Amino acid sequence: MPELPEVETIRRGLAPLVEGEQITQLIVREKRFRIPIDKSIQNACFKPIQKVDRRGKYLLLKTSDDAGLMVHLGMSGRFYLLDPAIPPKKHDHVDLQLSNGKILRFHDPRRFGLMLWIEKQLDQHALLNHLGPEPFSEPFSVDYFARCLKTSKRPIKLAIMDAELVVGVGNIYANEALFQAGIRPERPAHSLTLKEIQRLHQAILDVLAQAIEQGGTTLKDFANAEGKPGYFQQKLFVYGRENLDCLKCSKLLKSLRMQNRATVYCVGCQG
DNA sequence: AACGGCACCTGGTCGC
DNA sequence: TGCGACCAGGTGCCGT
Repeated sequence: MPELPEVETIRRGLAPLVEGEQITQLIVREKRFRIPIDKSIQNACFKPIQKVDRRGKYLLLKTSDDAGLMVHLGMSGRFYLLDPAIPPKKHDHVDLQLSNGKILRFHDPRRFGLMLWIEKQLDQHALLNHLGPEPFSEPFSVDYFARCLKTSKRPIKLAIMDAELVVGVGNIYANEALFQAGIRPERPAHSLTLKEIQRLHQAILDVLAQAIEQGGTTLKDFANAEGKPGYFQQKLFVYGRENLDCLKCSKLLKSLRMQNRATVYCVGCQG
């Protein structure tokens, strides 16, 4: 389901509702995730959640600077904040009972997600440590971006989707950013000119910022903690529009598959 | 060492 | 209505 804008939307929705609360009971109905849930998750109980943080597409419910729940929504993960006594439905795998009486319910049909209790050095966890810079952080500079691309032969679309280069750019926003920058997705990364690199850098920031502003992209069932959908899908220029007319130049949008992911571009706009 | 391929899952949709 | 094929917003690991 989520790329960075969706996770950030969830984080912003969740923060005011769960910060300061503690988990009074943690019910695990299904523990088979990308990494299985083990008993240590019960250690998350009875400690106030100080902060809801995000690193890449990981959500961090921190009970201290060092410890907390690390959550990933995978492709299909979702949170619901519910009044108690609403019975769980299919794929409602974990309930966090909060001290304010609400239930934070984790739903994930495909179970590509994860929920782990990390006791120490949460920020340095192996799953976070190898991640590249946050797109809106100072280390993700044009200079850094240019250096990364200079030596890489792989297609530019795959480069910008690589979380070791920059976090948060998934399939939707990779397609959109390349369209906005006017660059074909198959171009070898090192073939981009400095001008193109600057345009793409800006396009990544613009696309992500706009998507966050719109509350993310709702394709099937994405919704924030309050159950509201996102609206960025109304601003998609290429993703999901293969064989339709380009909204800018009216040429037919072409599609191909890269790493088995749908890739859509405009032969007119993306020189 | 960088990079492509694949596996991990369930559910929805489409064509027959 | 049923069935199989294929598709879906992610990512870590494996082999080359």
